[in-house]
Amino acid sequence: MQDVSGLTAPEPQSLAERIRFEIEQFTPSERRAAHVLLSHYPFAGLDTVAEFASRAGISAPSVLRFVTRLGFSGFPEFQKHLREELEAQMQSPIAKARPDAREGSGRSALAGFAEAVIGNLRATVENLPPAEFEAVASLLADPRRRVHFAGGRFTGAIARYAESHFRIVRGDVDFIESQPALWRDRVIEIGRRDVLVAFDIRRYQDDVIALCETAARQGATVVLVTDQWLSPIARVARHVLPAHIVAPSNWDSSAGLLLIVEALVAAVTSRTWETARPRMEAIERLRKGS
Amino acid sequence: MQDVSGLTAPEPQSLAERIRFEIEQFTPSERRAAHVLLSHYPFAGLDTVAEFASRAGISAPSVLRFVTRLGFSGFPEFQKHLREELEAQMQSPIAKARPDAREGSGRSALAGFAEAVIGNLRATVENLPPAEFEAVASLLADPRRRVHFAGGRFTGAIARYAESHFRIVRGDVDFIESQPALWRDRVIEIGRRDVLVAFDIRRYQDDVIALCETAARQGATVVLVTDQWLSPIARVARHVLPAHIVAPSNWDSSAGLLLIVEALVAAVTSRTWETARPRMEAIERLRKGS
DNA sequence: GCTCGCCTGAAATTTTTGGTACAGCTTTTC
DNA sequence: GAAAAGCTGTACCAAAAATTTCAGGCGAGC
Repeated sequence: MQDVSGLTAPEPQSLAERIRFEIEQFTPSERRAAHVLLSHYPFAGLDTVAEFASRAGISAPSVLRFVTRLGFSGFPEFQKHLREELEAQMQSPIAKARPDAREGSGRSALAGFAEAVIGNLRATVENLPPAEFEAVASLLADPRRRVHFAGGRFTGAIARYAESHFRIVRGDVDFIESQPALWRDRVIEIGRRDVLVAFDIRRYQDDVIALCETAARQGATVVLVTDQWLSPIARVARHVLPAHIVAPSNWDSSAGLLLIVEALVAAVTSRTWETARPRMEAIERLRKGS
Repeated sequence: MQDVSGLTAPEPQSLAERIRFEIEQFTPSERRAAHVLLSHYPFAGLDTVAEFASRAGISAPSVLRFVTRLGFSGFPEFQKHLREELEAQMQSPIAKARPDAREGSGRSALAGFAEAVIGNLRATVENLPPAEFEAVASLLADPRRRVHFAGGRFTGAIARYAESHFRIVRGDVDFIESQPALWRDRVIEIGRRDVLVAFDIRRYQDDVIALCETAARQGATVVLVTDQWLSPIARVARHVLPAHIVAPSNWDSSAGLLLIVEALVAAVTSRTWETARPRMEAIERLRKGS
């Protein structure tokens, strides 16, 4: 318990705890700073030095000395630490409120997984800008547009799912394989009137990104369905629809992407009902005939 | 303008909600800023202008124009608002988890759809026989088995989704096209050690049914993922996993099927972690190499 | 096809903020 | 009671941040 040299601080605890523990060794004005910070933790520290000093009734230099004593190289670093701590803390209640705790059979694993997926769906809807959704629906309901769907390793299946529905609702759609060798010759036909709906979630896939960049360069309207951290495609996309994808698994969940697709299909179907209905009936007749 | 005197907090709509609502009037770069902020709300806005701009892939002036449009006189005022909102939100512990249930704009259509899908997922989990789920997981975790996935018009995409995951987790899997012409020559190789996972929901598809009957006749173990009314395939299937699929749309929702697939992937991955982990790592290395 | 207007980012400018030097004051010690 | 040591605040400076300017560019509309 000697030393105090500070070099072996493992910092497993929050800064607040450390301050409470070390507060006795502080000078009077540092102590006032500490009390103000702790009484309003951590928000009192997120303002400027001057504001903090004023609230604590001390001078700015004293505040600086305070944060220096805590081991930070400067006030900005101190604030950065507070923000990160806060962010981490806000994360946990959500991830923490999940633990099952009842019955330990195989069912609870499934039920827990389902709860997580449901949470994702809620969060997805919550964070989906309605205007963005509407805009994309309008885009896809426009019969003058040609629509292409593309996706990566796993999201490719979601893209196919979208394609198979829109093929019936509106026509003039296709699915683009993500291997560049397979789209190199097709992409040259993509231009201003085309819409490219791309699906890409983390471990963002280079070939899909390249496809979207090429399409955007040629004037196509790119719609991106991605995760909450946004694929780099967002840079060239006209519209972005983010979904939450974290699941208690080694894999991400695509349920949010699927939800977006199905909601779009429903929206476009009802918007274009006048033209979609005869289409669907005709297709149904063909299927029966075969 | 009156009240305020009494009961519950007035809860002035959060900045995040306002952004979602107004996002359509934004310019493209403002939209990017909005997406970055919303996807990391509110922490993405607590750094400096330069940092924010960099994360959003836009320039500092664009960020300034963004906050100006939101009605703030400058970036510091914007940050102050974020901090105050965050602080207020932290006061009420769980109160935040309350999804807003007011207003019935374009959002309600999407929200209503999502609620229906969520209801489906809940119903699916509750009606899924745990023993059946466990049995299927064991089957798919068995490395001596060969696994095939098949589906119909729309469910084919779900089958592909399953295949693309299991291909990485366990290997020795494939996807069978539903057109008989494409599987006639492949089905002769399907025998006792094969597992056929078929997806089929209402408007049950004749060719998928035929495929399953053929496979079953040759001794394969058929696993059926279907809707609550059960595809005719149920008669030849060893295991049946039903999902609820009714949505407020002209189309059925496949979210329940996807949930089952993802839960199975998670279960099999964790069961076979010893062998799956090196596989996944090796595949990852190959991907990086390419 | 051309012009007009809006969006955008590079660079310059201004403002703010964090940081430092130093002198005065308080407290401690002999 | 006087000197030394150590806090603390004022005044100042340097650095960085926010903001404005301006010119290029892209797209809408004629």
